[in-house]
Amino acid sequence: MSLRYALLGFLSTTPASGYMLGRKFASGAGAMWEAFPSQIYPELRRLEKLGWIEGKTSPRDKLRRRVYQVTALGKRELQNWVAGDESAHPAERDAERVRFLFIDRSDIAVIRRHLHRHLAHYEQRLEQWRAHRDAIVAGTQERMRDRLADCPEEEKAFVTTIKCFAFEGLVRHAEMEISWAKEILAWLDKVKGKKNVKVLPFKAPRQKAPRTGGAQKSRSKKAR
Amino acid sequence: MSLRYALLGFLSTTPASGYMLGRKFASGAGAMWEAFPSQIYPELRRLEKLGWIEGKTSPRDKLRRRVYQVTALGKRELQNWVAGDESAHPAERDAERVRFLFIDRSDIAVIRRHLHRHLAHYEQRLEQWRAHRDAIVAGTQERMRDRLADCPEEEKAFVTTIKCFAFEGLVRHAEMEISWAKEILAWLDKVKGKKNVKVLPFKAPRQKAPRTGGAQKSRSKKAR
DNA sequence: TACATCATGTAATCGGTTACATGATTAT
DNA sequence: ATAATCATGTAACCGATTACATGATGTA
Repeated sequence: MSLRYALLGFLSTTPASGYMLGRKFASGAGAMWEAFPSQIYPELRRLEKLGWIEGKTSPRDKLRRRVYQVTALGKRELQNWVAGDESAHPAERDAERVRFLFIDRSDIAVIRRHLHRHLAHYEQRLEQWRAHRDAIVAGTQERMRDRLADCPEEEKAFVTTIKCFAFEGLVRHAEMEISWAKEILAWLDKVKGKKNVKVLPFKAPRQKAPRTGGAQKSRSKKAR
Repeated sequence: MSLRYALLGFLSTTPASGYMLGRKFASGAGAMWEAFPSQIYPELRRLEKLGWIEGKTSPRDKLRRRVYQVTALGKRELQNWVAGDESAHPAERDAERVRFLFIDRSDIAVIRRHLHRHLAHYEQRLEQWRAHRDAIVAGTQERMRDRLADCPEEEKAFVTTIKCFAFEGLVRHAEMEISWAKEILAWLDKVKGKKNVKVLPFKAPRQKAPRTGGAQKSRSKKAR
């Protein structure tokens, strides 16, 4: 159900066609949600049937583009969703991390390649997200200008800051992944291609509570 | 296809039944991948048909538990996946972040509630992931002991460190989300319930990319 | 006895992906 | 003329979620 609200949210500041939404979603202002055209077009039709958005095709337009706008009802529904209490946190499902968890049996060269790909991936995203955040601060982002157009003068700084913080979260995530990968690569450099390691980057934590990692049973005696 | 390898990876150190995998996946050693029983059981059967795992039901077991072990073929397939070049980074699809992006029209009380839920969510995960990491360092995690059992003495430190780093990534992500939310809450405190804001946490970035070849623009005065 | 938990499944459904179809416009 | 891009879709499929079914074991 989140694609629905991602589309609605996008359209709430800037009317757009399905094609434009697809483009922007792929790499643009909607860098938080990716979707394929085959999912976007039917969803827009459903949204229109619900009366949350309204599409218009200009009869003179030979490309029969359908440009959608959010209705008053749609705006209310978006605000209800945004303000809702149900957490939208998705289930933990991090395939790359799982891969890394089981990479210890691979050659160090394989581990290094994995980390370099990880780096490349997040460096690209960092650049993209940072550009968005900076454009919002600088006031050069088009959608942000649309948003501020119908906004009381005294609230403009507030709205801009909230939008910045949204992208700031993504920026920090990318930065974290990059420093994580770099740290491991630096550690692997010290190890010099051998798994016979003495240099340990982790020290045993001081236990403050006898809280174990797996079961609540302490290791006093194994069952059976 | 990742559930397949998550299951395979888990079973590669510790034989387990479908039920146990479901439990561990929900909140345990497999805190990186969540799955429902209705997905786990059929996948295990498929894996068995492929010959990657082998299940045994003890005839004396009235609960007819089916305990699976990874075969030699399964271990090879797992290593092939782990070492694979295709990036398993999922499409960007962060519903909570999208929500925050469109929260600027809501009351500040609503924004605060949203951030408090965000905090609660990641504080819980942080505790869970930190416990795992610490248990691995301390050598008290059961699955880690299984992994180290058939491991040459001189490689134990290496393997332990890799596993730690895997959970360290999750720990840092949770820490980032927590400090992100706290920062925004602190900013909202300064604002004191009004959207008429003067306190700006972001300053306009120095432009480096669009170098127009003239004088450097010093601070643009407040975004529009 | 009744209820919670252990343990394994099936069926319907939903969201997301891949593949394919169709036609118009713009650039080479 | 050809290719690339604009623009909107349909169909088949796959992975994940919800709901439901079944029976055994352990505990109040």
